[in-house]
Amino acid sequence: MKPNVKQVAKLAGVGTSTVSRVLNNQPNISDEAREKVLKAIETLGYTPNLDARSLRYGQSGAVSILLPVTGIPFYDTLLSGIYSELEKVDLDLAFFPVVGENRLRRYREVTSIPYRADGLLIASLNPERMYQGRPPFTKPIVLVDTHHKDYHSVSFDNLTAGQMAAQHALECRLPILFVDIQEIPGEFESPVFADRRQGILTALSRHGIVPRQTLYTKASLEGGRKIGQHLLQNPLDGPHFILAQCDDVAIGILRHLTEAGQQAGQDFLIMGFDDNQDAQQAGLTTIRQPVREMGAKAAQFLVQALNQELHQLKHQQFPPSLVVRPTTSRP
Amino acid sequence: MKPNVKQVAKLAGVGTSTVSRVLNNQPNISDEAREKVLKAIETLGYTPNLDARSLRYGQSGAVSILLPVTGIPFYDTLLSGIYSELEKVDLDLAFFPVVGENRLRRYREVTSIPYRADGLLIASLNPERMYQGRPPFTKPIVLVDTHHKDYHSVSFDNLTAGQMAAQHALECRLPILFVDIQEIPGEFESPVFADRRQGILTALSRHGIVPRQTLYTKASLEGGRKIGQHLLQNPLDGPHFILAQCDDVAIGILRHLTEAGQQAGQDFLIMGFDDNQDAQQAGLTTIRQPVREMGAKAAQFLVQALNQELHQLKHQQFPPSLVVRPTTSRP
DNA sequence: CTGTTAGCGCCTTCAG
DNA sequence: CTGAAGGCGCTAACAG
Repeated sequence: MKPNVKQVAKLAGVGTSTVSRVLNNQPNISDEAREKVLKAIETLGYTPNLDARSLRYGQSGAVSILLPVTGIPFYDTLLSGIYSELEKVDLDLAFFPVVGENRLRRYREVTSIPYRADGLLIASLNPERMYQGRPPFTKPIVLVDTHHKDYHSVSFDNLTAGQMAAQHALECRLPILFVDIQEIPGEFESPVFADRRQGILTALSRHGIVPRQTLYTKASLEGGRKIGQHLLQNPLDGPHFILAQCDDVAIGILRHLTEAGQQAGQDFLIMGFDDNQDAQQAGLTTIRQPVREMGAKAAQFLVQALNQELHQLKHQQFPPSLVVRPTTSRP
Repeated sequence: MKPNVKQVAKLAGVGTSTVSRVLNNQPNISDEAREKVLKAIETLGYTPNLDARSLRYGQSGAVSILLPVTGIPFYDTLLSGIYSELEKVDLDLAFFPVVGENRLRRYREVTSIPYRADGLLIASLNPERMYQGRPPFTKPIVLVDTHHKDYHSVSFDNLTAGQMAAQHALECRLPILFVDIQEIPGEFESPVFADRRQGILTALSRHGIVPRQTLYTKASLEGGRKIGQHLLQNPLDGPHFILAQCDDVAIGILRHLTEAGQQAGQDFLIMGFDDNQDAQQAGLTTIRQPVREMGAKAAQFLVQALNQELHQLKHQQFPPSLVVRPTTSRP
């Protein structure tokens, strides 16, 4: 079966500790001994047992992250921020997309793999709704892009973001078309859209204003396209300020209307949230949220917690900033 | 620090094996003993050490999967197929998206977390290009949606799929517009598109035909939209058969043209590859590839390999099938 | 039904 | 510079 240090040691004619030293690149080894060990490892095809190593060390050198999906710009950026911090301290990252109900059920058990890690990151998900109570994990946990009073968290101030957007919309003095996100009920949605919505609506109502119209769609480019198509078929009565809940949707609308010959800044104004990569390219006004920094900070918290340096709950919120670009500038 | 079985046992006034029995729901325990143990666990906040358990068992009960991304329909379907088989035998699944070069470098080390698993699944990636040689992993490996002679593999016969598509296009007797995928050079692209392309082109050339025109775009809905927009601006000289490398692109084109008032089956014919969920809804003719089945079969191979039931390399290819729907039917 | 004990494979003192 | 030995936490015999 699978060879172990002892067998390697025997074949090399040395003690197990010598083998171990070679394995871990420790000094104070004669070249001769190293040579023999290396050869023995080679011929046996030896591979260290990582479970034994973790047991011995009392830690695994890995961090788990629970998130909705990978592969979309937001999470790719977030992850790059997280990863940049983690690799500084040589921590590995394992991913656990939370999709179906049965997968989730599995994640509620103590013996589930995410928990063979030294720490846990939960992105965009509501821990209370995921678990009925707390996760079955006694080591450090940090929430990112979501928050809860019982855990360390790093998130955006989406309420203020919503208010800032509404403020900008107000200043443009056009009737407002609010493009909201259709949440799938029963899913583990993050509070992001709810917060933005509330910020927007309360800021507007402070001025005695409500959106002229509200449309719902999915949080994607294609969702935006759908709205764009709808607007082409049901034209608005004159220029509107289109306030979309996220850049993806805004850009979908923008592209669709532009391709149909309409012009942003003239026939309509439009803005989104996030300031993702496409937004910049599209010249889209948006509320910028520093996604990468948020990821990095969350990872920092986790590392600190791992080092016992966090003696009280940390909650950090990144403030949003308004980025005005051509799509809300009148010519 | 973290309590262990011994401490639980002491507090409960029993032996460690009794604790262990309770932990693993084994029979032959008096209710009284179970009661005491449970209470001790509760008060101590005890959680089992999974590394110790894995070491003891000689296996971790988990499988790792290396893939490009999650969150798009193709992988979600593939994963559901994999997961359905894995959960039958109570195996967990850990994900490792392969993105940046530094992450990849880490994956080349023996001590990387993916390898703290009993088996490895590699999806859509070329193992030889990822690793310079073999992965540093001595347990079973199965390739899915990609193939290599040195590993078990489950994939599609994309060459034949391409030929079938070309055949159908030929039968429609219209000039062919081939919408190909723009591959990012240097990335770890799967051989999928290359195989389809080759199948298409060789089948056409057997009839002395080449596409009237070839356009390139990204493999997404939005990539299709881009082509649609291009076609609106540069109209074709009469009806064409639009042959797209995947459903996403085809549907993007279809939606764009339809929304502009054109009609599939009349102004143009169009087909894709994959038969994803949207294809059915869109009435799109396509080459069906049983993605979920492929995932399930790959997982089956892995499970068999784990049970030492695979004594030679297995290579399974799923044959494609043509699904004709309204988008290539003349009225 | 229950407690004691021997490892699983590894790393790290501690002597030499 | 090197080997022997103990122990990380857990479970599965093996005795009682």
